[in-house]
Amino acid sequence: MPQDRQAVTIYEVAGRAGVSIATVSRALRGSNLVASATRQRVQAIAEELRFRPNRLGRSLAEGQHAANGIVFPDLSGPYYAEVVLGYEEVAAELGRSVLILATHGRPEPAAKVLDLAGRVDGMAILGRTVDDAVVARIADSGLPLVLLARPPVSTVDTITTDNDGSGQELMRHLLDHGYRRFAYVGSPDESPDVAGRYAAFRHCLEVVGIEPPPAVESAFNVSDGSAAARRLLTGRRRPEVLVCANDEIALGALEAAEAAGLAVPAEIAITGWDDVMAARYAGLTTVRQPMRVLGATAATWLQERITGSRVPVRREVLRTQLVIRSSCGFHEPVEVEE
Amino acid sequence: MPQDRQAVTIYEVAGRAGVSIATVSRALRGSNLVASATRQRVQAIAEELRFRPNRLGRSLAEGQHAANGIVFPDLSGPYYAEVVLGYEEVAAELGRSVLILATHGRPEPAAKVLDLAGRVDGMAILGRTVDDAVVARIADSGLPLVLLARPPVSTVDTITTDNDGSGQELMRHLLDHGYRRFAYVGSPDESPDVAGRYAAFRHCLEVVGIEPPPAVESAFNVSDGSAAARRLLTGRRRPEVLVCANDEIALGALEAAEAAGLAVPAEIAITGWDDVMAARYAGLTTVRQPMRVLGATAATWLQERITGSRVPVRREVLRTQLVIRSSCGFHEPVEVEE
DNA sequence: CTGAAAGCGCTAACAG
DNA sequence: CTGTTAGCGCTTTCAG
Repeated sequence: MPQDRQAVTIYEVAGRAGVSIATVSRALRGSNLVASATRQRVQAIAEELRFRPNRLGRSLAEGQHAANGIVFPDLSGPYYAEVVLGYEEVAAELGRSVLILATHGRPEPAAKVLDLAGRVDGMAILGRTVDDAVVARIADSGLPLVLLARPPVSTVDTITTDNDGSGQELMRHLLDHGYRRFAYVGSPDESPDVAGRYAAFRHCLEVVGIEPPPAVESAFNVSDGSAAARRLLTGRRRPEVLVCANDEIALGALEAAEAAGLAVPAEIAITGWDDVMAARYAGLTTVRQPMRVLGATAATWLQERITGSRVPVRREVLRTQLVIRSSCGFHEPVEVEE
Repeated sequence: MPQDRQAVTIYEVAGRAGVSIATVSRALRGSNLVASATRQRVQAIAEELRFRPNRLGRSLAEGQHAANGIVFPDLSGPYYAEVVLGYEEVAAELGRSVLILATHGRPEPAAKVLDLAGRVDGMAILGRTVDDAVVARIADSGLPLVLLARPPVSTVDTITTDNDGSGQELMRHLLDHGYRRFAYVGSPDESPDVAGRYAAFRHCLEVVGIEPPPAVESAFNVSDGSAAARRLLTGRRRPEVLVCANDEIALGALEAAEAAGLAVPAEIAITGWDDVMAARYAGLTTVRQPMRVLGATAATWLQERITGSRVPVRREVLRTQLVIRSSCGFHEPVEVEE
C-alpha cells in the first residue's frame, strides 16, 4: 500500500539524526558550514528515509520556482513542437522545469497565461496566443519574458524568423520562373508570421508592377488549405502560383491540384513555409526555419534575465533558408537537399 | 521600470481593505462566509492592486500543486507531440498545468524524473524513459502515475497501443502478398513498442514456418533507417519486405531503396508504423495509432487518482488501424485514405 | 560548526 | 460574518 504523499519531511530527518533542521538543510545542499561527520550521518539517514525536499517549501523559501513557462497556439504541426523541444532542452540543462500551455481555441487564454505566469520564473510566448495588453501586464509585473515569432511589445525581448527576407527570396525565385499571376493562401490576421510573409509577397509584386491580390483565408491545416486552393483553382483566371503561408496549407493545395487534375508545377506551382518532413516527400518548395534554435535562444535569454544580468532589450531575427524542390517550377537538375 | 516580482501579497490587500487576510482569502475564492459588501470592497482593491495569490503559498497550504507531469523520450517526431497535446488538453480543462520532461539522451533521467515527481500531483510516463525501479519507487511514494506505451510495473495504470494486433494484421497482409523473405528494422531493446511489434513479426513468421530473422538495429530517424536499409538491400539474398519499426525508419528505407535503384514495391516492399504526415506523401503502408487519445486518457485517469477515486488498477490497449498505401505491394485500385 | 527562530504567502480550523 | 492563529516544508540570518 502506498505511503502517504510527502511522508518524510526535513523534521523527521533532523529528528533521526539528532540535529536541527537547519543542519539537515545545510548538509544536504552542500553548505560548507557542516562538520563532515555530521554531513555523512545526515546524508545516510536522508537516503535511508528516501527524503526529498518538498519543492513547494523550498521554492517558497527561496522565492524561486526553478521553472520556465512556454505558451504556444498548438502543438499539432512539427513547427511548435520543435520550438518547445529546443526550449526544454536548454531549460533542463539549466536545471529548470518547463511548464507548457497550449492556447489554441481555448476560452480565456489571458487567464491561463496569467496563471502560468504565477508558476514560473520566466516565460516564452509564441505567436498569436495573447494580446499585447496581457503581455505588457505580465512584463510590468517584472516577470522575465521573451516573445517568439510575434511582434514586439514595449521593451520585451523578441525573437522572430526572417519572414521578410525569406518571403522576398521566395518571390524573386518565383518571378524568375516567369510567373505573373499569384495568389496567397493564409490568414494574415491569425498569425504574425503569416502577416509578415504576406507583406513580403505584396511588396515584391508591387515592385514589379503587379497588383497584389487579397489573401485567401485558410487555417494551418491540410483540409483547410485544400478547400481554399480548390476555390482558387476552379475560379476563372486561375493563378499560376499558390504561395501558401505554411506547408500544411500547401500540402492541402497540392491535394486540391491533384483532385482538379492539374499538373504541378506545369499547370500550377505551389510553395509552402516551414519545411516539415512531409514537404520533402511531396516535393514541396518551401522555407526552412531554425525552430529549435528559436526555442533554445529563448531559454538562454530568459536565464540571463532571471539571474539578473543587466542586458539591454534584445531583438533578433533568425535567418531562414529557401528550399527549392519541384513544386515551384522546372529547374536544372540540381536537387537542393540538406 | 518593472516593479518587484510578487510585489503585492494578501497582506497588502487586507491592509488596504481594513480586513484580515482570512477575509481576503475568503472573498477572493468565493467562500460564502463573507458579507457581500466586504467581498466587493476586497475584490475592488485586489483588482486595483492587481493582486494575484502566490501559487507557491497557495499550493503549500493546500498541499496540491495543481499540476501534472509528463515524461517522454523526445518530441521531434509527431508521435510524442500528439500524446503531449492530448494530455495537455485534458489537463488544462481540469485546471491543471502541465510540466514536461524530455529524457532523450540526457544524463541522469532518474534524477530528473524524481525531481519532476516532486512538482506535480500526478505524472504520465511515456515509453522507455526510466527504469522499472524508478517507476516503482515513485509509485510507492503514492504519486498517481500512468504508464504509456510501456510495460506495466506492479500496480501502476498502463495504456498501450495494440502492437500485437496491428503487427499481426500487417504481417497477414504482407504474407497475403506472397512475400516470404522478411526483414525487420528497428531496435527492440530501445523501445517497448518496437519490441512488441517485433514479437508479432516473429510470431507470424513462425506460424507459417518461416525462420524469423534477427532485428536490424536502427534508431528512430530517417538517416539511421536509411543506413540500416542500405546494408540489407545490398547484402546477398535481399529480402522482399522491410518491416520497419516506425515511419521515420521506413522513410529512410525508402530513400535507401531509391538510392540503390530498387523500385518500391516491385523490387522491395517497405512498411512503417505511426502514420506520420509524411507517410501519406511517401505512399507508405503503415499503422495508425490514436496518440491523442493516449494522452487524453492518461490525463483523465490521473485526475481520478488524484481526486482520490477508488479505482482498481487499470490496463487498456488502444486499437490501431492498418493504413494500406502503395509501398507494400500492388493492390486493386482501392486507396484507403481517411 | 550548530541551533533557534523568523519568515516565504496562503489556507483553514477555531473562536468569537 | 470576521479575525486570530497555526501550520504547509524549507532556507537563512542571527546568535552562540
